[in-house]
Amino acid sequence: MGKLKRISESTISRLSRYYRALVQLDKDNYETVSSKDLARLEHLTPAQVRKDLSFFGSFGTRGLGYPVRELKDKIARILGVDQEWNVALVGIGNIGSALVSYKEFSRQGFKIKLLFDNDQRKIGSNHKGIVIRDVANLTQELKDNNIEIVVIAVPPQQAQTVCDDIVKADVSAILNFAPINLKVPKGVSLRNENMAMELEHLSFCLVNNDYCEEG
Amino acid sequence: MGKLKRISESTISRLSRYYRALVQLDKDNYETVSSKDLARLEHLTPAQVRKDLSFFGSFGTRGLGYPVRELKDKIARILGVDQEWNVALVGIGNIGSALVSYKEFSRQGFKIKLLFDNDQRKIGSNHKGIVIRDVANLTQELKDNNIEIVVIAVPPQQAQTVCDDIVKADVSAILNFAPINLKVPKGVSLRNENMAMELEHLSFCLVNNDYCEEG
DNA sequence: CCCATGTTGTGAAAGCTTTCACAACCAATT
DNA sequence: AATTGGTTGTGAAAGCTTTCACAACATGGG
Repeated sequence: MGKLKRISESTISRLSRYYRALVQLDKDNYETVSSKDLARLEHLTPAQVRKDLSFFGSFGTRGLGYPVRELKDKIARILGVDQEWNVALVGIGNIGSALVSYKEFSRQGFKIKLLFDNDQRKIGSNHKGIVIRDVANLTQELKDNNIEIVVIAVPPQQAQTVCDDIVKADVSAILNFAPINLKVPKGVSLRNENMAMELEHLSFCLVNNDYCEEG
Repeated sequence: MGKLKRISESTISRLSRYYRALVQLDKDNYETVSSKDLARLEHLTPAQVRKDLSFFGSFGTRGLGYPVRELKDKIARILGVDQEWNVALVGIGNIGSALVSYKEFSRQGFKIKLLFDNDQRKIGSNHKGIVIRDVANLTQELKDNNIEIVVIAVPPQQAQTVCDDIVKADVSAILNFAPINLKVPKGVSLRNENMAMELEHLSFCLVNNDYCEEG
């Protein structure tokens, strides 16, 4: 039984990976999977797989492994991807537009319900079937539409203001694409998707071969 | 003096953050900055800032702090953002197109030189001034054009094949947007930008308030 | 020159994550 | 029923990262 313990960021990320692997295994009609197999699929160690899963319960059978379908469903439940989430997207620029069309999101139950921008030329117009609203009314509209997750895809200068408005609407899950460190109060979950940072990481590895992990 | 020690992923990521803060401080005409100030700007601890920097040398002066301009330049050097990098982008779909227009990249010295796709309707056409090439010739063209970093933005089914072709061209830095775990040989640096995974992390936090960090 | 104030650089301690190792268990076979 | 081969769940060990704490140094003022 999962004791009341904090789960580490890395464990949660790996859960996503197990989930993806299990969805595939289920499609391929596998009945059971061992920690060894699951580890090989995701380039991890069997011990890590078992330890990760053990935080949430005992899902396997000694000698046999884990039942694929059942484990998949259990992890879906833990990750919250067995339900739909109402998502809003702020900033319909290059990246914002791309995200609206990104199939992976809605396939996983993340439904983009509202779009916002501050450009008068865009406001009121239709983007892939969704009307673009004025970011000036962000807080109120998020509340009115029961939005649970907001994606920020605005320029860095405006990101903190937008973020504050989101927090005011009692939304407690934010995915931020702006290359800036947002400040959020305790209780709000913030994830950052910072492409410039990832490229810098790569250029670091190119320059510092010897010091770089996986170098 | 930086001893021959592996630098952790997190230290490298924080270097990017220090760099961003220092660029801003320099713009605002600050001469020096203390680890305390830098820490406050990036929501970290002063000790962490000092420890991170100490891996690469002694850049500060006791009693005074760090010289902003100088430290910024030193970190730029360490991160490899004091030079230009030749980047190729594979997959000109929603996300790929957005990345071509993403200003932050070229501002930081990452120059997108080549575009690739497998769609005959796109191949040969011009996208933002760059001709789209046939992914069938990927390996050869990467070699011919001295590409140092490749961004993968193709559907997950094709990602590993594309990745293998990249590796064949002796490119050792890959940024992957496909929601799949790519296998690369030792010596190749791979960073993943997995948006579905970040959303799943957020939904985990929404469902498991108590277990989630920053919950 | 000496003292008060401020800040770095770093060894050591604390805390966290991963790996190890093995008892406990399951199934199949004889 | 006993043996063999396989796999989980988990406490303990190892390894890694962050925080602490303080000597070493810089500056400014008396």
